[in-house]
Amino acid sequence: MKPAHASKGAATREVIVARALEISAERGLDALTIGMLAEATGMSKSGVFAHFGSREDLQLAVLDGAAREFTEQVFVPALRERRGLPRLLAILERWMQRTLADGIRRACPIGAAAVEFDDRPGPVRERVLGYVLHLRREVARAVQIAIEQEHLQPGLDAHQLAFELHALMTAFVLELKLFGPEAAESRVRSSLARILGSLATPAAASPAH
Amino acid sequence: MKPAHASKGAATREVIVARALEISAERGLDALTIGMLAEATGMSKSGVFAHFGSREDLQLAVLDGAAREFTEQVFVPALRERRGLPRLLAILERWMQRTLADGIRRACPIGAAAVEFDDRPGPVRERVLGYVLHLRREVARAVQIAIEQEHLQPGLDAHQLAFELHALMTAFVLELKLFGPEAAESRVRSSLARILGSLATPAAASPAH
DNA sequence: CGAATATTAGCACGATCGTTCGTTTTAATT
DNA sequence: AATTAAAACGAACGATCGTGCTAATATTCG
Repeated sequence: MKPAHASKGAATREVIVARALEISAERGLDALTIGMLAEATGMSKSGVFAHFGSREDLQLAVLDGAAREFTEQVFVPALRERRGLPRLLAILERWMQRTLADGIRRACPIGAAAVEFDDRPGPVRERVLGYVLHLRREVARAVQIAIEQEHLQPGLDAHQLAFELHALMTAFVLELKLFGPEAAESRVRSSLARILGSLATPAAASPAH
Repeated sequence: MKPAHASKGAATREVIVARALEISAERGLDALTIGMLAEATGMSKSGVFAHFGSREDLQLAVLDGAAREFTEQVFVPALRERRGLPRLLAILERWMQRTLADGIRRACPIGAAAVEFDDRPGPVRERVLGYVLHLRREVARAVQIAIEQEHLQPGLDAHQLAFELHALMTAFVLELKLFGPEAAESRVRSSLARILGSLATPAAASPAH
């Protein structure tokens, strides 16, 4: 029954989504238009459109792709680090490097979409908020593990610290545009050192390399 | 030379800008279209358009209005507080209340515009970044005064703390959409208490009312 | 009050948007 | 190689955008 011969279609769809990710990372999710996407891939407008039943489905596909990319580039590699503070630091470090990558551009599309769609009800908004929530929970989980490993102080509220770290990484994007990469990186590292330094247990020596 | 009889024109222009402020606060600066602005004010599209030579000039006028409103609602009243930590706390408190006002909506249009236009060169982007920079400097100045008044620790980097406070208030907006006003306010107050509490001089008793 | 001028409406333009539809080309199956 | 299904194209649609241009209306000044 399943016509297992759906090869070419899925392949070009991946190409389209990949290109769409680059565009929406630079210019935002609703600046991403089907026309420019067609031109960027060398296809016709209707050819691109056919792969997604609607513009909204395209936006959802881009969000899914962005979340997958973020997980692969940040969370998965961090899993190779030791449980606790090292893993948490690895997450933050890779998050920062990802934001820095490719010059000034390449902000997190999901973070940008969260601002763009926060007042526009619909499936896009809900999926964006869902992914932001997921990200927050993952960070909180890493913090919780660091507490259990006695790398961070026992009484600590994991979600509160996750909130502050998330705020810091979000502010990093704006700081990049305002003051450039060096100043922004320096600011974030200072804050990170102060926050985590004041919350670490005396046992955990954390020389933020 | 100056035909000092420009009364009606300036008046309706103010009305238009005021209405434009509400719309762009809810939906963003480039969702603000001349057509919807005409409908919202009961005028014709070209009637609205005539007051601004171009859409770009309209956007600049909205930015100026937003900055003026923010100054009037946050900085000016805070000047009535005593120099130092009380004034800094007043700024943050009024900033928070302003963000909370009018239900969930009414995010700072400038903060939203900073994300929308950060990759689009032009006069709008430059003015947005200018206002963000101004805001940051004002906060840093308040911090500096608090240091000089010996309310905050002497060695402190005023701009670094201003960065963290700005990050916190920016994160507050997203937290509002994600978790609602009560949770968001609680999160921000916790962070504020921890940050300022750890940086205050022992002399300054700061019961965050 | 009448004349001058500032303000608004009405209409049309080119461009671009998402979307639909029929056709043609390309790929997979028999 | 012939048949069938998937994939891409090309043209057109209605809508909406910003922006001119001209005529009608308010408002102000002499």
